[in-house]
Amino acid sequence: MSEQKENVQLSERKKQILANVVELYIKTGEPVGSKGLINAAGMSVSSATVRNEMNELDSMGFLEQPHTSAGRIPTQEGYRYYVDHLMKTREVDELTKRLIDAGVSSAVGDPEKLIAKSREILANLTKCATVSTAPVGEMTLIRKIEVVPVGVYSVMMVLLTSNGILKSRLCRSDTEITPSVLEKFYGIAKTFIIGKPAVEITPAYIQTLTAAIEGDYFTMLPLLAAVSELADSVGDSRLVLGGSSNLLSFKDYGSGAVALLEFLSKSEPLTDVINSSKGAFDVRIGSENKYKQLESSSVIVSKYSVNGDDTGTISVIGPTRMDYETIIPSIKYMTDIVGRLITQALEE
Amino acid sequence: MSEQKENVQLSERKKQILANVVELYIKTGEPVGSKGLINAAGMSVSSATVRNEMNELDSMGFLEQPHTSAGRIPTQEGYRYYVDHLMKTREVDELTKRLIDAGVSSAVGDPEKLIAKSREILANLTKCATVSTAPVGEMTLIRKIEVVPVGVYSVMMVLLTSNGILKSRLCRSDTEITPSVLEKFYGIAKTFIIGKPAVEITPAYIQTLTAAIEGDYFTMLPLLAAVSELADSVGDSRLVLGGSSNLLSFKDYGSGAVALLEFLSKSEPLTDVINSSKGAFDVRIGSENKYKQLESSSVIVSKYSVNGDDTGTISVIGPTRMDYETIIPSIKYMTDIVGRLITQALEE
DNA sequence: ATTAGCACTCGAATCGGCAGAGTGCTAATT
DNA sequence: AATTAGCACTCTGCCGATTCGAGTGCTAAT
Repeated sequence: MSEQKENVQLSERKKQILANVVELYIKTGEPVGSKGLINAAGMSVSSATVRNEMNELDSMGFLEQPHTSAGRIPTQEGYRYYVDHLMKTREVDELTKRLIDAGVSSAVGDPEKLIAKSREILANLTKCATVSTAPVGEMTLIRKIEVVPVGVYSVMMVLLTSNGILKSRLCRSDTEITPSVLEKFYGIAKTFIIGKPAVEITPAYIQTLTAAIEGDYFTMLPLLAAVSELADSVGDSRLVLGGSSNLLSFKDYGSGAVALLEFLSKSEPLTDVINSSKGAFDVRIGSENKYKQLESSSVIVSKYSVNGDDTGTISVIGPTRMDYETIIPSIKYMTDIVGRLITQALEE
Repeated sequence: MSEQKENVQLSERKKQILANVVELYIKTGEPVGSKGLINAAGMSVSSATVRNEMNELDSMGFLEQPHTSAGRIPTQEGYRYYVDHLMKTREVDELTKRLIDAGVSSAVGDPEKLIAKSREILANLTKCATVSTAPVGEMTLIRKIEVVPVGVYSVMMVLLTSNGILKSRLCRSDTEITPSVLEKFYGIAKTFIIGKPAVEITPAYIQTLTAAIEGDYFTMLPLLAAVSELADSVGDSRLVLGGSSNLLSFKDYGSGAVALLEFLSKSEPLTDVINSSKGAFDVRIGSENKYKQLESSSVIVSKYSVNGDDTGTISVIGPTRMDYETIIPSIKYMTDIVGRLITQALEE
């Protein structure tokens, strides 16, 4: 709607004003007026001057007024400029650091628990919703398959990946699962499945196996089908949402909160939201998210790396009016520590 | 506050009126007036008569008025009387039955999936929140322990119970976990742990074991600690909440919905709520639940039995103004089918 | 370039009045 | 004795008018 926001050069004072409007609005939730801005930011110019500047920021597209005679609030572009250029990228707060360290310490050693814990901590810290995904990537390998007999016709199939993720499923066959059946299955698994990337163990791949198997493969089929299902669910990347009820306390959403929670509770679109982030760290503000349900929310996605390769994510979802300046360092610190601890836990 | 509600005998007409008020109020959410009641229920008496009867039901404590000149709404005792004596206990609706059957069919054979699915289906069907617990009881035994090497110092410990519940945890030791360590561990497990009820495998019990172990048990400790932790988490009964965002759509809760969701998101009190239900089927209305956060909600807890002994639960939580008449048959049908399917899946 | 001053706009809160739904009571009816 | 018609009464929700205050944009002076 206005000129190139990216390359535009703002005067020092405009930057200062924009930053202060954003920060004050984040703090109070009320539109910021010229008068209020001056004494909150301790500026030594008159309100008229500020009004002039604000007016220009307005027509540049960084600020807007909810109605003619109200203060200003940041537009989506305003937040964007703030996050990109104005925000102080400070270190994580000492207290926060302590809280995170103490919180994860109870879960060191177990990736799954660790991730759950990190979600919980971050939800409490940010008062937003958090989403975590397990560390699954293209190179996540099937490390081990274990078949635990449960009955004559059924077994518990357990699959362990190179990232310490374990998936299991009860599997029932029409025919008796004898030790020799199991032995044959282990043979097949060892040759064709163990060590392969989980993403490659598709139903189609299982199909090709049946040709390679000598003798009757009917007895193998239920077992192999279970394996492919499990391998597939590894790729599900185990997305979990937490703290969503936090979002209800933000007056920003008004009655739209219901629709938002509804949206977040479905895992397919949420997966898409998380996966469409670029790079190791990504802040997406308002309609930068392609889903209209998120148009007044921001999503911060931060990736953690395990052994430098496979990656999971920890994300924070909240209103565009979220406290970027403290949330961003927190989530960065959290992903860093989670990545390191999981790597360490999986160390040979 | 008024005379003995339990033993009180209501005239046929009073019963009819109470039932109709409850049902109409459940349907519309609006206080029910004498006029509206007559033409909704097709009664052939005048509104004045109905008013007189309502007045008496009012002073008996079954109905109340939100304000002097409004229609009547049921009190908690009104709902109670309705559920106990007036409600038609009809069979589950044919369509619902189909939906449930179709829904669970995709998860037959895997208890965990089945339970998750049942939660989801029931949440959609009832538009309320649902809670499920896994089938864990006093007699849930440790069936098998599997130790999968992950690295030199770490293993994935997998524990399978007699109910098909599988729990796992990464476990890291300070000392090298050699095959001989594992062999020794399996020996201990076989003798002292396998076949025992999960609830008995406490840290204290592990303590007593260390005395029984010959040679250095330091290498065993991390492994045994992991086992006890897993056994303990079996008793956690794996409570999961679903469909909580459904509750937001009920205007009944108004702004209290936030607090309710907050309450439900914490698992300790929720566990308590579920566990304090008596018998195989229990409806608790409003303040019959001891938590004040539930004073305008009803909780329906239904137990399913696996092999007749261990039991898990499926529950529905919603406003006191919920559609008992259709929800109750649905949840009963659901628990019945879930119990049967799990029993079948675990059959020898 | 900055600022003081002023007219103007718009939302939020307050208030009275009005319409409607529903009640309880009384007196008439069956 | 039970039912009903009729009526006065009460309370809520809604509409419109009014006021109040915060904040703006513009103009003219510094």
